[in-house]
Amino acid sequence: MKLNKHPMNEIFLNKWKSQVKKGTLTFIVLNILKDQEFYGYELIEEVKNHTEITIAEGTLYPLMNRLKKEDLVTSKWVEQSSGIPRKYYCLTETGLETLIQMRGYWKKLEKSIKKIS
Amino acid sequence: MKLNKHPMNEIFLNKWKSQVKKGTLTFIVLNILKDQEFYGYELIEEVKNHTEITIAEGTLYPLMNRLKKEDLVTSKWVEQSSGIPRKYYCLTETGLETLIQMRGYWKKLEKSIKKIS
DNA sequence: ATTAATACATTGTTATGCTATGTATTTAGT
DNA sequence: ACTAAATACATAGCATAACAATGTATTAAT
Repeated sequence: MKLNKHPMNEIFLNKWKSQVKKGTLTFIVLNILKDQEFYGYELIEEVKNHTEITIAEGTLYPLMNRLKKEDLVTSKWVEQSSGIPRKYYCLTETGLETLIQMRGYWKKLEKSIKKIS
Repeated sequence: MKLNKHPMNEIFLNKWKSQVKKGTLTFIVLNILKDQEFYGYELIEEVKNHTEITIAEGTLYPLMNRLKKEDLVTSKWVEQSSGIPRKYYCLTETGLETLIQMRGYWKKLEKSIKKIS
């Protein structure tokens, strides 16, 4: 019987990952919206495909509303020939400028962490 | 007179940076403690030197207490020949294992973001 | 004598991710 | 035909962590 001398704190690690997402998700979503419009449900898929991060719907929709409120994105309803209408999101000028600022900050942070890790 | 057509949301950006620190600070501090022990006040300086991030004291001390509670670090008081005694922090075995897990997650995240940014 | 720096700590506020829950439509399985 | 799953939107309440403000105490500098 193999004893686990140093039980890894899976719970702590999961909580940590969740914390890392705070802020990071905003950055990821804005990056994805830079070159193309997407609707909410589709964004969840996009984020998953690009980063292997699964965003809960209860995370995405409030996030998009914050971004809209801050004028970083706009949204428009698009009716479907069948099914529920989709709300498409589009990056604004302010959104693009903010994204560029974010990229600068992220690059510096990433470089610093690379040096110590 | 130069008009600012697209006023950058400085406040939003600062809030975002604050959000990015959630989780990231834990990762940075554990990395710094990997090779050497430091006391609290000194850690603030270390983080600033390595990453240009200024941690408030009200952020660091609760953070260190959480890490202690989770058994990722230990602490010991060291009396000074003059001045206030210092509380030194040291990475535990669990702390090191957790750090390694974190590095894996961070590396993947960083790589994904690099692709879309 | 006063200010700044060092060194610890706590309280309350704010922001955000997550779980749970809800509505409604369409598709796939049995 | 019935059921479950997937699609597509949304909100309420909880947990967590960074930060400002505040507090104590010592030492160095002006």
